[in-house]
Amino acid sequence: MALSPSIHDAVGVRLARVDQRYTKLRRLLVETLAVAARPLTIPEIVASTPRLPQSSAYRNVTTLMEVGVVCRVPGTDDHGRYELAEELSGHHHHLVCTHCGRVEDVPATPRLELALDDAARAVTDRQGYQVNEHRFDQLGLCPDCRHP
Amino acid sequence: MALSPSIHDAVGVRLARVDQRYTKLRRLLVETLAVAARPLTIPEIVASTPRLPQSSAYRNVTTLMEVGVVCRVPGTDDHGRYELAEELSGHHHHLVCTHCGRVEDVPATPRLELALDDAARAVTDRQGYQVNEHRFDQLGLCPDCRHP
DNA sequence: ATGAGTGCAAAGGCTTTGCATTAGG
DNA sequence: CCTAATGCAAAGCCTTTGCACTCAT
Repeated sequence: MALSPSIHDAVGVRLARVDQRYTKLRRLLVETLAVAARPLTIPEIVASTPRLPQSSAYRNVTTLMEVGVVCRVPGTDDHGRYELAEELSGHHHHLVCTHCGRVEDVPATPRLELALDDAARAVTDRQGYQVNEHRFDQLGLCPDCRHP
Repeated sequence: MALSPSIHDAVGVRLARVDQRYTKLRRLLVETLAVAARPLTIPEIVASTPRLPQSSAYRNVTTLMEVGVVCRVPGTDDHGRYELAEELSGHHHHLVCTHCGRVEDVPATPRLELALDDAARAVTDRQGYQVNEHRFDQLGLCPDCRHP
């Protein structure tokens, strides 16, 4: 499960900025998220990261969110799902299975991004919001749930 | 706060289908959501609906979700937010304030919808998902949080 | 009349926190 | 060395549930 060292470097720098350390557990957590390439719940993170206590998982996910390395992804239930920030993993959208709750990444396309940017501009003009990012999720049934 | 009776009719029909009753509390809840015209948290619903106990709010929101009258909207935190289903309120997208968590409705535009439909088709073809609906949320700062 | 809905309070489950210990820089 | 991070267990908080009572049809 080799992982581009540039990711670790970037994480280390962001943590150092606020006097936080890039410890072994934090590395493991980042590896887990990078390898998964899809948003994971805390139980999933704990299950796929050996010797990571639940409380450390919660605390480190929070810490990594604060430095912009990890972000929370909404599913259909209210379980938090987490993935590497788009700055590290690249911009993408999500496929959410409404039956089993699983969330998959899907790459963004230029044509779509242009349309979404237009929408952002319209909203800024009309409602006074300052739009900084967007989420585009497609909800439906994953292959497994389509063919049970 | 008059509300189009057609909404109540539609809700009544859907509840009757599964032998459930359109009680006074359920009417109040639907009124609250209709008037708000934005997704509300349970505490917000309770606060703006006189004599609605918290447990009834949770139970009725659940019931109304089961009959497709209400749906859950993801924000940035893990608090559930609820609004009338799009079938009753019309298709729209969301503006989420990343600072205060407030969620606003914003109408969908035809041009954007076309682009989103294209994206859905691509995903169905490539990843075998059956896409049934989408969510498009724009995240940023609401006017209040921009000018504190 | 009869089953669904209500309301209170208690139970549940995920998440956060306190505190003593360990380890990173 | 000195502060941050860890790990366990206890506390919190939102949400769900049990049970007796009330209401809608």
